[in-house]
Amino acid sequence: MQRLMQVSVKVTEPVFLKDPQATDLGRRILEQSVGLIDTLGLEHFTFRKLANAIGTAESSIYRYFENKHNLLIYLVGWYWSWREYKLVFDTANITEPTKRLERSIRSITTPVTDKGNFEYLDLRALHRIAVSESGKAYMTKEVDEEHKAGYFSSFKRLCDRLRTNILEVCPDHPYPALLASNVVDGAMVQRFFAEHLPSLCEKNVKNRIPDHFVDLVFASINARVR
Amino acid sequence: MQRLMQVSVKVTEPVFLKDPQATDLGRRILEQSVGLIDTLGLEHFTFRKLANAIGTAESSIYRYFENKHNLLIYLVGWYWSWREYKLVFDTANITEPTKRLERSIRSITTPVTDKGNFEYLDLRALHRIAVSESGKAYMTKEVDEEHKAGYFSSFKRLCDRLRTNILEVCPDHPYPALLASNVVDGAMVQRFFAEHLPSLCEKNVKNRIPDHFVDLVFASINARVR
DNA sequence: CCCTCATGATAGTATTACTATCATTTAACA
DNA sequence: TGTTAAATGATAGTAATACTATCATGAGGG
Repeated sequence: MQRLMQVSVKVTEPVFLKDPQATDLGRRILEQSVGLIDTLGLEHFTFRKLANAIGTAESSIYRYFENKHNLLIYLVGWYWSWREYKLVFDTANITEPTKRLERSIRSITTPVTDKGNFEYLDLRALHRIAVSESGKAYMTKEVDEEHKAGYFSSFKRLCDRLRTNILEVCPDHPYPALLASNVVDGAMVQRFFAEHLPSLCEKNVKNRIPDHFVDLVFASINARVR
Repeated sequence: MQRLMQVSVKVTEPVFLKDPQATDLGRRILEQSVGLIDTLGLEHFTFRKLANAIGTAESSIYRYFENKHNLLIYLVGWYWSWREYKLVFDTANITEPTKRLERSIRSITTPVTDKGNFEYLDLRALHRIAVSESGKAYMTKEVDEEHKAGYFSSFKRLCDRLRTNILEVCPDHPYPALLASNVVDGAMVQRFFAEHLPSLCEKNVKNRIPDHFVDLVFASINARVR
Protein backbone atom coordinates (compact mmCIF):
# COMPACT_ATOMS: atom_id res chain seq x y z
CA MET A 1 0.00 0.00 0.00
CA GLN A 2 2.85 2.31 0.96
CA ARG A 3 4.31 1.75 -2.50
CA LEU A 4 1.06 2.08 -4.35
CA MET A 5 0.56 5.46 -2.70
CA GLN A 6 4.04 6.62 -3.57
CA VAL A 7 3.41 5.91 -7.20
CA SER A 8 -0.04 7.39 -7.35
CA VAL A 9 0.98 10.65 -5.72
CA LYS A 10 3.38 11.42 -8.55
CA VAL A 11 2.48 14.33 -10.78
CA THR A 12 3.72 15.95 -13.97
CA GLU A 13 5.83 18.48 -12.11
CA PRO A 14 6.60 17.58 -8.54
CA VAL A 15 5.27 19.84 -5.77
CA PHE A 16 8.40 19.13 -3.78
CA LEU A 17 12.04 20.05 -4.32
CA LYS A 18 13.23 16.77 -2.85
CA ASP A 19 11.08 13.69 -2.30
CA PRO A 20 10.11 13.76 1.40
CA GLN A 21 9.23 10.07 1.42
CA ALA A 22 12.78 9.12 0.48
CA THR A 23 14.63 10.35 3.56
CA ASP A 24 14.30 10.25 7.30
CA LEU A 25 14.11 14.01 7.65
CA GLY A 26 11.55 14.15 4.86
CA ARG A 27 9.31 11.69 6.63
CA ARG A 28 9.62 13.63 9.88
CA ILE A 29 8.61 16.75 7.99
CA LEU A 30 5.47 15.02 6.77
CA GLU A 31 4.67 13.54 10.15
CA GLN A 32 5.12 16.75 12.11
CA SER A 33 3.52 19.02 9.55
CA VAL A 34 0.35 16.94 9.65
CA GLY A 35 0.33 17.19 13.42
CA LEU A 36 0.99 20.91 13.48
CA ILE A 37 -1.39 21.95 10.70
CA ASP A 38 -4.07 19.86 12.37
CA THR A 39 -3.64 21.54 15.75
CA LEU A 40 -2.70 25.09 14.73
CA GLY A 41 -4.56 25.44 11.45
CA LEU A 42 -2.84 26.41 8.22
CA GLU A 43 -2.82 30.13 9.03
CA HIS A 44 -0.87 29.75 12.27
CA PHE A 45 1.39 27.03 10.91
CA THR A 46 4.89 28.20 9.92
CA PHE A 47 8.06 26.48 8.77
CA ARG A 48 9.80 27.89 11.84
CA LYS A 49 7.37 26.15 14.18
CA LEU A 50 7.71 23.00 12.11
CA ALA A 51 11.51 23.17 12.32
CA ASN A 52 11.34 23.61 16.08
CA ALA A 53 8.96 20.68 16.45
CA ILE A 54 11.25 18.46 14.42
CA GLY A 55 14.40 19.81 16.00
CA THR A 56 15.95 20.92 12.75
CA ALA A 57 16.67 24.17 10.95
CA GLU A 58 14.17 26.11 8.87
CA SER A 59 16.54 25.98 5.92
CA SER A 60 16.47 22.18 5.93
CA ILE A 61 12.71 22.22 5.40
CA TYR A 62 13.05 24.62 2.51
CA ARG A 63 15.19 21.98 0.82
CA TYR A 64 12.06 19.79 0.57
CA PHE A 65 9.27 22.28 -0.06
CA GLU A 66 9.39 25.77 -1.55
CA ASN A 67 6.74 27.01 0.86
CA LYS A 68 3.87 25.89 3.03
CA HIS A 69 1.42 26.17 0.18
CA ASN A 70 3.26 23.46 -1.76
CA LEU A 71 3.51 21.34 1.37
CA LEU A 72 -0.27 21.62 1.77
CA ILE A 73 -0.81 20.60 -1.85
CA TYR A 74 1.43 17.63 -1.28
CA LEU A 75 -0.44 16.51 1.83
CA VAL A 76 -3.86 17.03 0.30
CA GLY A 77 -2.74 15.21 -2.84
CA TRP A 78 -1.57 12.34 -0.70
CA TYR A 79 -4.95 12.29 1.01
CA TRP A 80 -6.90 12.08 -2.24
CA SER A 81 -4.55 9.42 -3.53
CA TRP A 82 -5.23 7.44 -0.44
CA ARG A 83 -8.98 7.88 -0.87
CA GLU A 84 -8.66 6.67 -4.43
CA TYR A 85 -6.70 3.66 -3.31
CA LYS A 86 -9.35 2.93 -0.71
CA LEU A 87 -12.10 3.35 -3.28
CA VAL A 88 -10.48 0.80 -5.57
CA PHE A 89 -10.03 -1.55 -2.64
CA ASP A 90 -13.58 -1.10 -1.32
CA THR A 91 -15.20 -1.76 -4.69
CA ALA A 92 -12.96 -4.56 -5.90
CA ASN A 93 -14.85 -7.57 -7.20
CA ILE A 94 -18.21 -5.82 -7.24
CA THR A 95 -19.43 -6.19 -10.78
CA GLU A 96 -23.02 -5.04 -10.49
CA PRO A 97 -22.84 -1.32 -11.39
CA THR A 98 -25.59 -0.14 -9.04
CA LYS A 99 -24.11 -1.91 -6.06
CA ARG A 100 -20.68 -0.69 -7.08
CA LEU A 101 -21.87 2.91 -7.23
CA GLU A 102 -23.40 2.76 -3.79
CA ARG A 103 -20.23 1.30 -2.39
CA SER A 104 -18.18 3.96 -4.15
CA ILE A 105 -20.19 6.82 -2.69
CA ARG A 106 -19.98 5.31 0.77
CA SER A 107 -16.27 4.76 0.43
CA ILE A 108 -15.62 8.34 -0.60
CA THR A 109 -17.92 10.05 1.89
CA THR A 110 -17.14 7.96 4.97
CA PRO A 111 -14.89 9.75 7.46
CA VAL A 112 -11.55 8.34 8.45
CA THR A 113 -11.78 6.75 11.86
CA ASP A 114 -8.47 5.00 12.37
CA LYS A 115 -4.93 6.26 12.25
CA GLY A 116 -4.01 3.92 9.42
CA ASN A 117 -0.94 1.77 9.26
CA PHE A 118 1.51 4.24 7.81
CA GLU A 119 4.52 4.76 10.01
CA TYR A 120 4.70 8.48 9.69
CA LEU A 121 1.33 9.78 8.49
CA ASP A 122 -1.62 10.03 10.86
CA LEU A 123 -4.56 9.46 8.53
CA ARG A 124 -7.15 10.79 10.92
CA ALA A 125 -5.30 14.08 11.32
CA LEU A 126 -4.74 14.21 7.57
CA HIS A 127 -8.46 13.74 7.04
CA ARG A 128 -9.21 16.65 9.37
CA ILE A 129 -6.73 18.75 7.42
CA ALA A 130 -8.39 17.78 4.17
CA VAL A 131 -11.79 18.79 5.57
CA SER A 132 -10.65 22.19 6.83
CA GLU A 133 -7.82 23.18 4.53
CA SER A 134 -8.12 21.40 1.19
CA GLY A 135 -10.07 24.22 -0.42
CA LYS A 136 -7.18 26.59 0.24
CA ALA A 137 -4.96 24.37 -1.91
CA TYR A 138 -6.73 25.40 -5.11
CA MET A 139 -8.68 28.57 -4.24
CA THR A 140 -5.81 30.83 -5.25
CA LYS A 141 -4.82 33.04 -8.14
CA GLU A 142 -2.16 30.48 -9.09
CA VAL A 143 -4.69 27.69 -9.60
CA ASP A 144 -4.42 27.64 -13.39
CA GLU A 145 -0.65 27.21 -13.52
CA GLU A 146 -0.72 24.69 -10.71
CA HIS A 147 -3.49 22.82 -12.42
CA LYS A 148 -1.36 22.66 -15.56
CA ALA A 149 1.54 21.34 -13.50
CA GLY A 150 -0.70 18.47 -12.40
CA TYR A 151 -0.95 19.48 -8.75
CA PHE A 152 -4.59 18.48 -8.45
CA SER A 153 -4.52 15.31 -10.49
CA SER A 154 -5.25 12.96 -7.61
CA PHE A 155 -8.42 14.83 -6.74
CA LYS A 156 -9.43 14.79 -10.37
CA ARG A 157 -8.74 11.08 -10.71
CA LEU A 158 -10.99 10.33 -7.75
CA CYS A 159 -13.81 12.44 -9.16
CA ASP A 160 -13.36 10.80 -12.50
CA ARG A 161 -13.72 7.30 -11.07
CA LEU A 162 -16.99 8.30 -9.48
CA ARG A 163 -18.16 9.94 -12.68
CA THR A 164 -17.42 6.76 -14.63
CA ASN A 165 -19.33 4.80 -12.05
CA ILE A 166 -22.35 7.06 -12.37
CA LEU A 167 -22.29 6.68 -16.14
CA GLU A 168 -22.17 2.88 -15.83
CA VAL A 169 -25.45 3.00 -13.96
CA CYS A 170 -26.99 5.82 -15.97
CA PRO A 171 -25.30 6.29 -19.36
CA ASP A 172 -27.44 9.28 -20.30
CA HIS A 173 -27.02 11.25 -17.10
CA PRO A 174 -26.65 14.89 -18.12
CA TYR A 175 -24.15 16.00 -15.46
CA PRO A 176 -22.19 13.01 -14.19
CA ALA A 177 -18.96 14.97 -13.67
CA LEU A 178 -20.64 17.78 -11.85
CA LEU A 179 -22.55 15.32 -9.69
CA ALA A 180 -19.38 13.41 -8.90
CA SER A 181 -17.35 16.43 -7.84
CA ASN A 182 -20.33 17.70 -5.90
CA VAL A 183 -20.33 14.48 -3.90
CA VAL A 184 -16.59 14.44 -3.27
CA ASP A 185 -16.33 18.09 -2.30
CA GLY A 186 -19.78 18.28 -0.70
CA ALA A 187 -19.00 15.46 1.70
CA MET A 188 -16.04 17.44 3.02
CA VAL A 189 -17.91 20.71 3.32
CA GLN A 190 -20.88 19.08 5.00
CA ARG A 191 -18.56 17.48 7.50
CA PHE A 192 -17.11 20.88 8.33
CA PHE A 193 -20.56 22.40 8.66
CA ALA A 194 -21.73 19.55 10.89
CA GLU A 195 -18.79 20.19 13.18
CA HIS A 196 -18.69 23.98 13.26
CA LEU A 197 -21.92 25.46 11.89
CA PRO A 198 -24.41 22.82 13.01
CA SER A 199 -27.38 25.11 12.48
CA LEU A 200 -26.80 24.47 8.76
CA CYS A 201 -27.45 20.76 9.27
CA GLU A 202 -30.01 18.42 10.71
CA LYS A 203 -29.36 17.04 14.17
CA ASN A 204 -27.00 14.06 14.26
CA VAL A 205 -26.38 14.33 10.58
CA LYS A 206 -22.73 13.57 10.92
CA ASN A 207 -22.82 9.81 10.62
CA ARG A 208 -25.57 9.97 8.01
CA ILE A 209 -23.62 11.99 5.47
CA PRO A 210 -22.89 8.90 3.36
CA ASP A 211 -26.59 7.95 3.38
CA HIS A 212 -27.51 11.43 2.25
CA PHE A 213 -25.18 11.38 -0.71
CA VAL A 214 -26.21 7.87 -1.73
CA ASP A 215 -29.83 9.05 -1.65
CA LEU A 216 -29.00 12.15 -3.63
CA VAL A 217 -27.09 10.42 -6.40
CA PHE A 218 -29.65 7.68 -6.83
CA ALA A 219 -32.50 10.18 -6.76
CA SER A 220 -30.75 12.06 -9.53
CA ILE A 221 -30.25 8.85 -11.50
CA ASN A 222 -33.77 7.55 -10.97
CA ALA A 223 -35.22 10.85 -12.08
CA ARG A 224 -33.59 10.06 -15.46
CA VAL A 225 -34.57 6.43 -15.62
CA ARG A 226 -38.25 7.06 -15.06
CA MET B 1 -32.27 48.61 -1.19
CA GLN B 2 -29.14 50.30 0.05
CA ARG B 3 -30.86 50.70 3.42
CA LEU B 4 -32.27 47.20 3.50
CA MET B 5 -28.78 45.83 3.01
CA GLN B 6 -27.34 47.98 5.73
CA VAL B 7 -29.82 46.60 8.19
CA SER B 8 -29.50 43.00 7.16
CA VAL B 9 -25.72 42.96 7.37
CA LYS B 10 -25.79 43.77 11.07
CA VAL B 11 -24.66 41.03 13.41
CA THR B 12 -24.50 40.34 17.12
CA GLU B 13 -20.97 41.62 17.43
CA PRO B 14 -19.83 43.79 14.57
CA VAL B 15 -16.94 42.57 12.40
CA PHE B 16 -15.81 46.13 12.02
CA LEU B 17 -14.36 48.62 14.49
CA LYS B 18 -16.10 51.52 12.82
CA ASP B 19 -18.99 51.23 10.37
CA PRO B 20 -17.43 51.56 6.91
CA GLN B 21 -20.74 52.42 5.28
CA ALA B 22 -21.11 55.51 7.44
CA THR B 23 -18.14 57.52 6.20
CA ASP B 24 -16.53 58.50 2.95
CA LEU B 25 -13.23 56.82 3.76
CA GLY B 26 -15.09 53.72 4.88
CA ARG B 27 -16.89 53.46 1.57
CA ARG B 28 -13.66 53.95 -0.34
CA ILE B 29 -12.16 51.13 1.72
CA LEU B 30 -15.00 48.83 0.67
CA GLU B 31 -14.84 49.90 -2.95
CA GLN B 32 -11.08 49.52 -3.33
CA SER B 33 -10.78 46.35 -1.28
CA VAL B 34 -13.29 44.61 -3.54
CA GLY B 35 -11.29 45.71 -6.55
CA LEU B 36 -7.96 44.68 -5.10
CA ILE B 37 -9.01 41.33 -3.63
CA ASP B 38 -10.65 40.51 -6.93
CA THR B 39 -7.52 41.22 -8.96
CA LEU B 40 -4.78 40.16 -6.53
CA GLY B 41 -6.50 37.37 -4.63
CA LEU B 42 -6.79 37.38 -0.86
CA GLU B 43 -3.27 36.05 -0.31
CA HIS B 44 -1.57 38.88 -2.17
CA PHE B 45 -3.93 41.53 -0.86
CA THR B 46 -2.53 43.66 1.99
CA PHE B 47 -3.71 46.70 3.92
CA ARG B 48 -0.64 48.52 2.67
CA LYS B 49 -1.61 48.00 -0.96
CA LEU B 50 -5.16 48.98 -0.11
CA ALA B 51 -3.96 52.17 1.58
CA ASN B 52 -1.86 53.06 -1.45
CA ALA B 53 -4.76 52.41 -3.81
CA ILE B 54 -7.01 54.67 -1.76
CA GLY B 55 -4.33 57.23 -1.14
CA THR B 56 -4.54 57.02 2.62
CA ALA B 57 -2.46 55.65 5.47
CA GLU B 58 -2.44 52.05 6.60
CA SER B 59 -3.34 53.15 10.11
CA SER B 60 -6.55 54.74 8.87
CA ILE B 61 -7.73 51.39 7.55
CA TYR B 62 -7.00 49.70 10.83
CA ARG B 63 -9.48 52.08 12.41
CA TYR B 64 -12.23 50.34 10.41
CA PHE B 65 -11.13 46.70 10.40
CA GLU B 66 -8.86 44.82 12.77
CA ASN B 67 -7.34 42.82 9.92
CA LYS B 68 -8.00 41.59 6.43
CA HIS B 69 -9.75 38.49 7.69
CA ASN B 70 -12.47 40.59 9.29
CA LEU B 71 -12.71 42.71 6.17
CA LEU B 72 -13.23 39.55 4.13
CA ILE B 73 -15.94 38.38 6.51
CA TYR B 74 -17.63 41.73 6.17
CA LEU B 75 -17.57 41.63 2.37
CA VAL B 76 -18.72 38.04 2.15
CA GLY B 77 -21.46 38.75 4.69
CA TRP B 78 -22.56 41.66 2.57
CA TYR B 79 -22.65 39.40 -0.46
CA TRP B 80 -24.84 36.80 1.21
CA SER B 81 -27.13 39.51 2.54
CA TRP B 82 -27.51 40.79 -0.97
CA ARG B 83 -28.24 37.29 -2.25
CA GLU B 84 -30.89 36.94 0.43
CA TYR B 85 -32.40 40.26 -0.53
CA LYS B 86 -32.45 39.19 -4.15
CA LEU B 87 -34.00 35.85 -3.23
CA VAL B 88 -36.83 37.58 -1.41
CA PHE B 89 -37.30 39.92 -4.33
CA ASP B 90 -37.19 37.16 -6.97
CA THR B 91 -39.74 35.00 -5.19
CA ALA B 92 -42.15 37.70 -4.04
CA ASN B 93 -45.77 37.00 -4.88
CA ILE B 94 -45.16 33.41 -5.87
CA THR B 95 -47.45 31.38 -3.67
CA GLU B 96 -47.25 27.98 -5.26
CA PRO B 97 -44.50 26.23 -3.24
CA THR B 98 -43.06 24.15 -6.09
CA LYS B 99 -42.79 27.14 -8.39
CA ARG B 100 -41.37 29.16 -5.51
CA LEU B 101 -38.72 26.56 -4.81
CA GLU B 102 -37.60 26.43 -8.40
CA ARG B 103 -37.34 30.19 -8.51
CA SER B 104 -35.42 30.19 -5.23
CA ILE B 105 -32.84 27.74 -6.47
CA ARG B 106 -32.40 29.66 -9.69
CA SER B 107 -32.10 32.93 -7.82
CA ILE B 108 -29.41 31.58 -5.51
CA THR B 109 -27.36 29.71 -8.11
CA THR B 110 -27.46 32.26 -10.92
CA PRO B 111 -24.20 34.18 -11.31
CA VAL B 112 -24.09 37.92 -10.97
CA THR B 113 -23.87 39.50 -14.40
CA ASP B 114 -24.29 43.22 -13.80
CA LYS B 115 -22.39 45.64 -11.61
CA GLY B 116 -25.47 46.48 -9.60
CA ASN B 117 -26.58 49.96 -8.69
CA PHE B 118 -24.59 50.50 -5.52
CA GLU B 119 -22.35 53.52 -5.73
CA TYR B 120 -19.32 51.97 -4.17
CA LEU B 121 -19.63 48.18 -4.38
CA ASP B 122 -19.04 46.35 -7.66
CA LEU B 123 -21.36 43.37 -7.36
CA ARG B 124 -19.76 41.36 -10.11
CA ALA B 125 -16.34 41.64 -8.52
CA LEU B 126 -17.85 40.84 -5.14
CA HIS B 127 -19.43 37.75 -6.62
CA ARG B 128 -16.07 36.60 -7.96
CA ILE B 129 -14.60 37.16 -4.52
CA ALA B 130 -17.37 35.13 -2.96
CA VAL B 131 -16.71 32.28 -5.39
CA SER B 132 -12.97 32.18 -4.80
CA GLU B 133 -12.51 33.39 -1.24
CA SER B 134 -15.68 32.84 0.78
CA GLY B 135 -14.54 29.46 2.08
CA LYS B 136 -11.53 31.09 3.68
CA ALA B 137 -13.84 33.23 5.79
CA TYR B 138 -14.94 30.26 7.89
CA MET B 139 -12.36 27.53 7.27
CA THR B 140 -10.19 28.65 10.19
CA LYS B 141 -9.46 27.61 13.75
CA GLU B 142 -11.42 30.65 14.97
CA VAL B 143 -14.64 29.54 13.28
CA ASP B 144 -16.42 28.60 16.50
CA GLU B 145 -15.89 31.93 18.27
CA GLU B 146 -16.70 33.85 15.13
CA HIS B 147 -19.80 31.78 14.61
CA LYS B 148 -20.89 32.63 18.15
CA ALA B 149 -20.29 36.31 17.41
CA GLY B 150 -22.75 36.02 14.54
CA TYR B 151 -20.22 36.54 11.75
CA PHE B 152 -21.84 33.99 9.45
CA SER B 153 -25.47 34.77 10.13
CA SER B 154 -26.25 36.09 6.67
CA PHE B 155 -25.04 32.88 5.03
CA LYS B 156 -27.07 30.89 7.52
CA ARG B 157 -30.18 32.96 6.92
CA LEU B 158 -29.96 32.34 3.20
CA CYS B 159 -29.56 28.60 3.67
CA ASP B 160 -32.43 28.61 6.10
CA ARG B 161 -34.77 30.27 3.64
CA LEU B 162 -34.01 27.60 1.08
CA ARG B 163 -34.45 24.88 3.67
CA THR B 164 -37.87 26.25 4.60
CA ASN B 165 -38.77 26.33 0.95
CA ILE B 166 -37.78 22.70 0.51
CA LEU B 167 -39.87 21.71 3.49
CA GLU B 168 -42.89 23.53 2.09
CA VAL B 169 -42.73 21.32 -0.97
CA CYS B 170 -41.68 18.18 0.86
CA PRO B 171 -42.49 18.30 4.58
CA ASP B 172 -40.96 14.91 5.31
CA HIS B 173 -37.66 15.43 3.51
CA PRO B 174 -34.98 13.85 5.69
CA TYR B 175 -32.15 16.32 5.04
CA PRO B 176 -33.58 19.68 3.99
CA ALA B 177 -30.88 21.72 5.73
CA LEU B 178 -28.06 19.67 4.32
CA LEU B 179 -29.59 19.82 0.86
CA ALA B 180 -30.02 23.56 1.12
CA SER B 181 -26.46 24.31 2.19
CA ASN B 182 -25.22 21.87 -0.42
CA VAL B 183 -26.99 23.91 -3.10
CA VAL B 184 -25.77 27.28 -1.83
CA ASP B 185 -22.18 26.21 -1.33
CA GLY B 186 -22.11 23.75 -4.21
CA ALA B 187 -23.16 26.39 -6.72
CA MET B 188 -20.12 28.46 -5.75
CA VAL B 189 -17.69 25.55 -5.85
CA GLN B 190 -19.01 24.30 -9.17
CA ARG B 191 -18.61 27.75 -10.61
CA PHE B 192 -14.97 27.77 -9.50
CA PHE B 193 -14.40 24.30 -10.94
CA ALA B 194 -16.02 25.26 -14.23
CA GLU B 195 -13.66 28.21 -14.49
CA HIS B 196 -10.41 26.67 -13.30
CA LEU B 197 -10.63 22.89 -13.24
CA PRO B 198 -12.94 22.29 -16.19
CA SER B 199 -12.01 18.63 -16.45
CA LEU B 200 -14.18 18.20 -13.35
CA CYS B 201 -17.22 19.40 -15.25
CA GLU B 202 -19.17 18.71 -18.41
CA LYS B 203 -18.54 20.95 -21.38
CA ASN B 204 -20.38 24.26 -21.28
CA VAL B 205 -21.74 23.49 -17.86
CA LYS B 206 -21.32 27.03 -16.65
CA ASN B 207 -24.64 28.48 -17.67
CA ARG B 208 -26.44 25.26 -16.78
CA ILE B 209 -25.46 25.21 -13.13
CA PRO B 210 -28.89 26.49 -12.04
CA ASP B 211 -30.60 23.79 -14.12
CA HIS B 212 -28.46 21.15 -12.52
CA PHE B 213 -29.32 22.19 -8.99
CA VAL B 214 -33.00 22.51 -9.79
CA ASP B 215 -32.89 18.98 -11.19
CA LEU B 216 -31.01 17.69 -8.20
CA VAL B 217 -33.29 19.17 -5.56
CA PHE B 218 -36.47 18.06 -7.32
CA ALA B 219 -35.03 14.62 -7.92
CA SER B 220 -34.32 14.36 -4.22
CA ILE B 221 -37.84 15.54 -3.40
CA ASN B 222 -39.57 13.32 -5.92
CA ALA B 223 -37.69 10.30 -4.63
CA ARG B 224 -39.56 10.92 -1.35
CA VAL B 225 -42.94 11.66 -2.84
CA ARG B 226 -43.09 8.47 -4.85
C1' DC C 1 41.43 8.39 3.18
C1' DC C 2 39.09 11.40 0.30
C1' DC C 3 34.83 13.05 -1.68
C1' DT C 4 30.18 14.02 -1.76
C1' DC C 5 25.97 14.87 -0.02
C1' DA C 6 22.57 15.71 3.50
C1' DT C 7 21.98 18.22 7.34
C1' DG C 8 22.67 21.80 10.98
C1' DA C 9 23.62 26.35 12.45
C1' DT C 10 23.74 31.08 11.92
C1' DA C 11 22.84 35.30 9.79
C1' DG C 12 20.56 38.39 7.00
C1' DT C 13 16.75 40.62 3.91
C1' DA C 14 12.16 42.01 2.49
C1' DT C 15 7.57 41.96 3.53
C1' DT C 16 3.68 41.67 6.47
C1' DA C 17 0.83 42.74 10.22
C1' DC C 18 0.24 45.34 13.10
C1' DT C 19 0.76 49.56 17.19
C1' DA C 20 1.88 54.16 18.74
C1' DT C 21 2.38 58.95 18.35
C1' DC C 22 1.52 63.37 16.82
C1' DA C 23 0.15 66.87 13.54
C1' DT C 24 -3.60 68.55 10.72
C1' DT C 25 -8.07 69.09 9.02
C1' DT C 26 -13.05 69.33 9.65
C1' DA C 27 -17.44 69.90 11.82
C1' DA C 28 -19.73 71.03 15.59
C1' DC C 29 -20.96 73.88 19.01
C1' DA C 30 -21.08 77.56 22.41
C1' DT D 1 -15.65 83.73 16.15
C1' DG D 2 -13.06 80.95 19.01
C1' DT D 3 -12.76 76.18 21.22
C1' DT D 4 -12.99 71.59 21.01
C1' DA D 5 -13.60 66.87 19.69
C1' DA D 6 -13.41 63.60 16.17
C1' DA D 7 -11.52 61.84 11.90
C1' DT D 8 -7.76 61.50 9.14
C1' DG D 9 -2.86 61.69 7.52
C1' DA D 10 1.97 61.03 8.16
C1' DT D 11 5.71 58.89 10.18
C1' DA D 12 8.00 55.60 12.84
C1' DG D 13 8.67 51.49 14.98
C1' DT D 14 8.16 46.36 16.45
C1' DA D 15 7.55 41.49 16.00
C1' DA D 16 6.77 37.86 13.08
C1' DT D 17 6.92 35.72 8.62
C1' DA D 18 8.86 34.04 4.49
C1' DC D 19 12.30 33.36 2.65
C1' DT D 20 17.91 33.20 0.88
C1' DA D 21 22.82 32.60 1.55
C1' DT D 22 26.78 30.84 3.62
C1' DC D 23 29.58 27.76 5.92
C1' DA D 24 30.69 23.98 9.08
C1' DT D 25 30.01 19.21 10.25
C1' DG D 26 29.46 14.48 9.95
C1' DA D 27 28.21 10.01 7.78
C1' DG D 28 28.59 6.81 3.97
C1' DG D 29 30.61 5.27 -0.36
C1' DG D 30 34.36 4.43 -3.31
